[in-house]
Amino acid sequence: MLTVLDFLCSDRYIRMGIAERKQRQREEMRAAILEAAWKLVHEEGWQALSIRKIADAIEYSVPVVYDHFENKDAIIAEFNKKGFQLLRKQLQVARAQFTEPDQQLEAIGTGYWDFAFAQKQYYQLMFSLGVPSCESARKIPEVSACMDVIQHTIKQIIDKYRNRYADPFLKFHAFLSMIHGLVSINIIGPANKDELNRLVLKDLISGFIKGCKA
Amino acid sequence: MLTVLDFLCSDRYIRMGIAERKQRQREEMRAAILEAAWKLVHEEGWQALSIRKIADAIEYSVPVVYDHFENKDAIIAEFNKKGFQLLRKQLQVARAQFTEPDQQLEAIGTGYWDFAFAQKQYYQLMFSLGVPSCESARKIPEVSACMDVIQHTIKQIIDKYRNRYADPFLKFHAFLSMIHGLVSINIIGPANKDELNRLVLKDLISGFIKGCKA
DNA sequence: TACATTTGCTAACGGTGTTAGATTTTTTGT
DNA sequence: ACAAAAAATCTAACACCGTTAGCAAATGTA
Repeated sequence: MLTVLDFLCSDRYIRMGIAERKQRQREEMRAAILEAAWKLVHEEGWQALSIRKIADAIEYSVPVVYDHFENKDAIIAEFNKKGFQLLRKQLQVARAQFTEPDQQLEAIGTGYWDFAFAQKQYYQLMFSLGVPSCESARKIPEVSACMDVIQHTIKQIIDKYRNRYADPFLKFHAFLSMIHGLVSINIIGPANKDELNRLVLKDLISGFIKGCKA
Repeated sequence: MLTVLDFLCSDRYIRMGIAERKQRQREEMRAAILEAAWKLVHEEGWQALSIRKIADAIEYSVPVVYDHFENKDAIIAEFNKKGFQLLRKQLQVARAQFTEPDQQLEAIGTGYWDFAFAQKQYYQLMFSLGVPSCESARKIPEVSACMDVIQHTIKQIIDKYRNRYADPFLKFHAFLSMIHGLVSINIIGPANKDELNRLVLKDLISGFIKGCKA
């Protein structure tokens, strides 16, 4: 007759506990690496991020970092994913404020703008290397999911106004270009021109929505 | 009585010749450095450019490069300047095809687009770090002169249609954002979607011009 | 306790930008 | 023509970087 107590005393259970602790410790180490990396990026920028500094920060030797990430790019990719998750969340919140797709798109535009400046480090990473509308980037689920929020809203506008000549994908492309361009031109240097550029943003978005209608 | 021959035989003249040759050699070396650097960038991309490889290519030791350029950034800045000179030329040629500012701006837009893809290496450099509408970049005369071509044309459109509510600088900003955004989203990866994106470009520009009118 | 496994470290390889100091070449003044 | 001054050039180093092979120590298993 096997009781629960028997099981709890068994080697098998003890080994499970060890395995679980090890698993937990692995995850903690991974988290510590990411945390240290993020701190470095926040303090000194992406360009200053190095494996050696991460190792220093977590008080372990360099190869330990390589036990948790294949290479430096893998660490960066992790932040890339996280960045798109955050952006997606913000865009969805913005979108949910309204029911009409026109208003939703405007909210998405300003949400995107706000994210770019509130999370400069993330944005720089997300849009510096590859820009997320090309095929290669779309293979990353987090990127795709985020972009779908925008693309879907644009499609709704086009459908709403029954504009048969507007191609949803091309319009999506154009929208992303507009906003990204505006952000990328303003994200360097002090953000004191914020007020002026919000005007440009509104102007561009309203112009874009007009273009979707007719 | 001093003759020309006397002067040609004088120490002073000989020394002048030496100084001139040295000057010429300096310039040749500088040119060789830039040429070698450009070849490297063209073959392996900006990320692969290194002082050591340049030194190898010109068959001199590393510090020689530092005799002609303060550091690596100075070399890159040189290409930045040259890039904006080239872009300016191309935009001016495009502009000169028409007399009406509307048409001129459209030509500028496609000229900009063509430049970005024909001179990928230059464009990547010019718009990767700082984007040229912020103050710091505008301090470089070549950048400023190039942007002025665009800014001036937009101002002409606004003047032409007597639109008192359109701010020329903001519109310029918006235009640059649009075009740069569209380019930056397409410049990575194979350029097979060229046809589609020319449509987006035309669409964005015509929408923009409309926005300048009313 | 003896063995096996996991974990972490040292030390290296080849690369980068940059520079101090020695060396060789060229120019100058006698 | 020859020694001194100046210019050009190189060697070798410093302090970083990403990455990895191989060894030592801690830990788990029997």
